Amino acid sequence: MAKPGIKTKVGTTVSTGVDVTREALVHAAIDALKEEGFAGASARAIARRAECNQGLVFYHFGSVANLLLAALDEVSESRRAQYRAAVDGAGSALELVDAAQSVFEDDLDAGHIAVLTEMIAGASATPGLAPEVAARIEPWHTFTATALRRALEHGPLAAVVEPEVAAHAVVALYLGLELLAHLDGDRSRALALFDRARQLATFLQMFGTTSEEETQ
Amino acid sequence: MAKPGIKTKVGTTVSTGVDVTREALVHAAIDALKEEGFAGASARAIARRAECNQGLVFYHFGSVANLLLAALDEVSESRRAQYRAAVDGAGSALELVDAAQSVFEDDLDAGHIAVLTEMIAGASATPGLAPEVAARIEPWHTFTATALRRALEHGPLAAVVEPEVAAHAVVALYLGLELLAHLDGDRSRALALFDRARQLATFLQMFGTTSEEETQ
DNA sequence: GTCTATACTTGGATAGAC
DNA sequence: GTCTATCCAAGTATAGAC
Repeated sequence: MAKPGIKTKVGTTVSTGVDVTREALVHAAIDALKEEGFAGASARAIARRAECNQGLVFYHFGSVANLLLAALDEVSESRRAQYRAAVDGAGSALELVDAAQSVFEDDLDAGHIAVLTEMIAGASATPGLAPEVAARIEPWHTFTATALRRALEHGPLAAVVEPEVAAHAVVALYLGLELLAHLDGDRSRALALFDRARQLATFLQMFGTTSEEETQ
Repeated sequence: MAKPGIKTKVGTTVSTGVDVTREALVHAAIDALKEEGFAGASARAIARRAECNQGLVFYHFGSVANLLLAALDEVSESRRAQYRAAVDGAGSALELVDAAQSVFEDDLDAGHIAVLTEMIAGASATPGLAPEVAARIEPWHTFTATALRRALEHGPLAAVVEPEVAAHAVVALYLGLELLAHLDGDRSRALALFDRARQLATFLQMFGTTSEEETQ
């Protein structure tokens, strides 16, 4: 349907593609999900934000649900790029907590995670949407598991904590914290938690490497 | 408006009140939130489930949002009663984890927590709804903090973990786990987590009481 | 307290002109 | 590719009969 074969990407990153309205719709959908929630993210509301006609939603995406999934894709991928950068710069568990808090606050300020939670909650309303949303969460599990594995491999918890299991807890906790903070606008409780995590990381770092010298 | 002064509660718990349709609407709203989500929980959909007329929603509750809040109240209070019973029966941290897993699975089977997450996510769509939902979550924080305080007070973590801060983490984690498990229908990852928590509780129990003999 | 009927609004989706 | 116009379904809410 849309985009009949002509890929417009020239270099590695192109901000001004030819599909101007298509991208405008995606970003309008993101904003609508953030500010009005799944129930408020209608084709008309999104088109109003994108300052274009409502019918273009269906021309470009076929349905509102597809546009919403495209919005989730966009947020999920761009956020993961940022997370990767933040995590790659963290050499220790302590720095990992700092990085986590940094992206947590960025997310909360910009409402990125609201897009995800709205889609998760909204998935119940639209048949067939749930597996699509679930598939887009899966990369976060592997990403988190990798980050945890790196952070824990030389510490005392390596033998106790399975990265895959802990990753699920981290993802769930992160979602829950964003959900609550986004609801009542109070992030102080979440920040107190990051403080505790910092103390825990510092404490655990006192126990040195278990098997070999650290190379970081 | 509704219920002009006549309270029908005779004993402490009465299941067959006079407001039959009112209660039918509340329970239909609960089911609608569980199965169709916030976006699908319309006056018409709820009335269809309650097998009554759509106008009765407005007669009894004034608006759909009010009915949805009544549904949240009902679930929140009845669940808290069950949680309290489960937690009161738990004397040790290990038993507390067992109790938590038990209610977690009950909630997932019945979809109780979906009602809450749908209302949280849906709060963005309806002006003024967010603070109402937030107010109904607050009791869960105090409940969880109390349970944690009791479970930790004689253990080695008492000096390290602040119950209020940890309670927020527990509530957020619980919400996130239910959100994810409800989305993809896979609870195995959450159950693996409870297994780990059980091992941790057993491990911590090896360090005895810190200040005085345990009276349980 | 419950029903029918209705007014009004919004939303999804399509057809056809440009 | 974008717009106007339109159809139809579904939603909120109210009025009035019973």
